[in-house]
Amino acid sequence: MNPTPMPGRPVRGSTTGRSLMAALDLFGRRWTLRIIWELGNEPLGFRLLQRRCDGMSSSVLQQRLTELQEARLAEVLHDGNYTLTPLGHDARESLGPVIEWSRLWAAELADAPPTAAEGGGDG
Amino acid sequence: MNPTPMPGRPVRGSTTGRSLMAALDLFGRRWTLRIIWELGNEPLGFRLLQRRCDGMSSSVLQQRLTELQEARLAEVLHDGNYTLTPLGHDARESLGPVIEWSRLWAAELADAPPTAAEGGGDG
DNA sequence: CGTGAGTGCTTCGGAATTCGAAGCATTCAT
DNA sequence: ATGAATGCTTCGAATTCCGAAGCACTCACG
Repeated sequence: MNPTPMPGRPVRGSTTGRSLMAALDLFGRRWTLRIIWELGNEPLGFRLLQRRCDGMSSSVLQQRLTELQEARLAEVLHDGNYTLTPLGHDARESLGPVIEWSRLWAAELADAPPTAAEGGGDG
Repeated sequence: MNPTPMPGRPVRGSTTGRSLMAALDLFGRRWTLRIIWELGNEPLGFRLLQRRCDGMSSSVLQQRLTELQEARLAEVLHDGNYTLTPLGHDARESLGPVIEWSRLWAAELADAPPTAAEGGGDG
């Protein structure tokens, strides 16, 4: 398995923009974005969090939770629940505009539905 | 292969939350975030875009490009280059805060480097 | 015209990731 | 003790990703 993406791991010569690439890599793993989002609403236990994430695979959830802890975005509470660290909350807040955009996206596609040629499957 | 995530058949009256999950799913695919980012800087041809993305697999790039077009985030210019649609640019702009956050992330980890117990691999 | 280099894109076998059912050790209420 | 939760692991199978190779095409050069 690949290591958790970290802003450090300086590429020799220039760390420029590297932290962004690391973030894009971390977030670009299945379920990561979703977990941060769900955890931002409230602290959640393993199994409940799993349910909130459409019943995602427990093995992958465990994997992601470990990565998120390594990256200092998540941590375990005294009661055993998972929660976001202050840094994690910042990350989730940075996702705010993405959320707003998704509404725009939905509206846009409603105005101009995909053509048959573009696929997108039917329903 | 899974279909391109779409905010979904905007059921009249309630597009509730669904569009967010679709967005989180679309963005949570390897390279998608990165491609949007790179394409936001300037229109790029297939092979050049591939190089900008650390030489990612051409087959996956083609896959992502198709998804992005279906989702109306990207399109092909007359000269054949790929570019972001206005909607795609909005998406990329919504990523702005994430970029800022990644700097904070890097700074934070620099102050409190991961312990051996937290793994994170070696460097 | 032929040659070489670059392009967008596809194919396909192997590697890596994800899935998901099953199970284990605990805890808590009955 | 029993039943129902919980956090977390294991492991074989399905899916996704990788990446070298190749095809059809364009363009500059001669």
